[in-house]
Amino acid sequence: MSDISTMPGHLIRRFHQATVAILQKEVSVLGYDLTPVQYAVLNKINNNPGIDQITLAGLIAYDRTTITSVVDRLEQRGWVTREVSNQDRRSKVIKLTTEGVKVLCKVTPAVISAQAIMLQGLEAKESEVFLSLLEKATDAVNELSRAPLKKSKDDKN
Amino acid sequence: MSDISTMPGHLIRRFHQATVAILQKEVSVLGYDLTPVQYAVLNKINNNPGIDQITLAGLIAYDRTTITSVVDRLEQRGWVTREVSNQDRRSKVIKLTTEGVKVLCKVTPAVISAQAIMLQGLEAKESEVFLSLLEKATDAVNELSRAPLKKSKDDKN
DNA sequence: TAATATTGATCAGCATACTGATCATCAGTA
DNA sequence: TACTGATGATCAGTATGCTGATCAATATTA
Repeated sequence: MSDISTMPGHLIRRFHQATVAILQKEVSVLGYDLTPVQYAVLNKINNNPGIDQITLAGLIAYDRTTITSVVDRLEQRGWVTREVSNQDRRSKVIKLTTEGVKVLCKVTPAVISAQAIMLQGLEAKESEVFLSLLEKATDAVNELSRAPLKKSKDDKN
Repeated sequence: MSDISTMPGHLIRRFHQATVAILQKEVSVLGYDLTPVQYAVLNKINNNPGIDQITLAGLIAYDRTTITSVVDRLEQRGWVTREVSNQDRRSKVIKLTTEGVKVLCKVTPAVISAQAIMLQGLEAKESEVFLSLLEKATDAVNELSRAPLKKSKDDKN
């Protein structure tokens, strides 16, 4: 019979689930409580100050409505500011606060070390191959995602 | 500066996000509305009729409380039944209804074809390598997950 | 046996993710 | 300029996924 346990999709989900837990744990060791998407948002705003929410969502491949609520909470925490753009009064410009920059800097080393832990089961050479294939596979299904990655020339990374 | 876009964790999330969308779409083409976890639950119950919820959660590597609410909804839809066990009055025995079995059979081909779509960017040989490394990496971080996979000798797959 | 620890299930509460809708604003065109 | 369509943002509603707690029933052990 068909067994869920052997299906690629199930494996991907399990791995993803573990990577989330790993990141949260590494960050919490430093005394912070930050979800992956929250870090992604802080990281991308820092590299693209004054970006609007929709463009931000595209750059990190998240759903628009998700990012709206994530930014809500980051604003409540005092880590980002959000104000109507002068150029386009529909859009809202997001910037990190001083506190937001501080949190980002403090937390980034933990996020980086978490990446290594995620791949702890693979040899260096294997990690290389795995990441290369993962990227290839991901790019190939990008447009099938609910929130495709939208690269921008303006993205400062 | 550190860029979220290049981090393994971010790639994994993007790929996972796409695989979920792919599965949902393939299933919806058949006229069904089924989430990945709902399919996983139906699949595993079918292969292990009379299983209790906690054991089920372990076999598919999901959080206990998540499975409780998932089973809630499947019960509301009339696809599973849940009753107190005779052996252990704490635990509840889950079984598929006739309708539940029917849905599972109808939907399984779509789930299987979705797996191929997920890997459409890779050659056959690459898929093999990728899945092998993915499994190795996943197993290595299993215990770091919030909901580690708990294999069972009784699991009929 | 009585006390203790463990376990299956659930609940409250929170943060993603998503669908589909609405609203205000802007851009392009007749 | 008035109209039309596209876009940024938000909202209502639903389903995961998680933390931490509680409760009842079972297992273990003193």
